Amino acid sequence: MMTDPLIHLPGYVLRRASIATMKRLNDHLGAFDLRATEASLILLIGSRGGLTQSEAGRILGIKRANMAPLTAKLETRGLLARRQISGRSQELSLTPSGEQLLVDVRALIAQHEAETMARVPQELRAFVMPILLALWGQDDSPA
Amino acid sequence: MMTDPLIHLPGYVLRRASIATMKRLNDHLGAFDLRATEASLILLIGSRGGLTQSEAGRILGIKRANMAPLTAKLETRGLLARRQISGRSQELSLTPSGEQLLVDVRALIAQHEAETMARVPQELRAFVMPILLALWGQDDSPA
DNA sequence: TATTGTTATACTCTATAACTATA
DNA sequence: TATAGTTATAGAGTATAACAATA
Repeated sequence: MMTDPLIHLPGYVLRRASIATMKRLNDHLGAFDLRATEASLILLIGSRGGLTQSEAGRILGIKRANMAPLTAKLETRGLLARRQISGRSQELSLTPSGEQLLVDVRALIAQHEAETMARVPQELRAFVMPILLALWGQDDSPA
Repeated sequence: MMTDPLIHLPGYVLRRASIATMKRLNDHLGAFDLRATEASLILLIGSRGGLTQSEAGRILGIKRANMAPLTAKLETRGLLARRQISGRSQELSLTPSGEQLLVDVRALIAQHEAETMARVPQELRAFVMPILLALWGQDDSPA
């Protein structure tokens, strides 16, 4: 067996944990032909209908320039609607078919999050969110 | 202030934490014109001289096809040497200049890991590694 | 002047397929 | 047959720059 000498580095293990978890999530989301990024936008609009495209980008850490093709793709698929609310801003909302998908995505995510938490020994679970939020910090403005 | 409704999802916060931490690391590594992936390979060879290219890939979760350009680039920069040890395997080692860089990279990583840990409240630090290792799991064979 | 949205573009990392050569 | 290395290629995701239009 090949042991990994980098395994004592928290940043490295954090990255490996994130990659492995994302891989599992994307596998699950494949059933809806969705990527994790797309699902996160659908979840966001689902609980914050009427926000602006750039607001959504700021919250999710996605730049303006990358939000454009993302929303365009979901709009083409009939999941998302864009409505001009001022000369330069547009409001995002889910279409009826987007709302329908939202129900399934929420169930899938709940399942995935439960599986993720289940990997952690029960006596450590209470510390997962505080630790991850601390590691996140709040200094990553997507500018 | 825009609160993020996805903030209660551990998988989402894990991803954001990893992205933020990697961004900080890559900023630091920029001083050596290195990416995190390249630094991880240098660290690996530094503590496991003489392993094979495909062994390194298996440990770091990088596929054979992606290891080739990675080692080629570091070899071109004079940091890494490849030596044929059998007809089909090649052993990786650091050149003298690679060994020299290793010292700096190790110091930089130590600094970065300390900063990362410092973000976590002191009373939770003991749980960081057990939790991250559990979230990682061991089911991500790079094929 | 600052913000919003868009396009174009480039880079990193990852993924598969196909090929050669070797064990 | 399975493994090692390589090449080509494609797809995400992210980054900057530049532009038009608007607040």
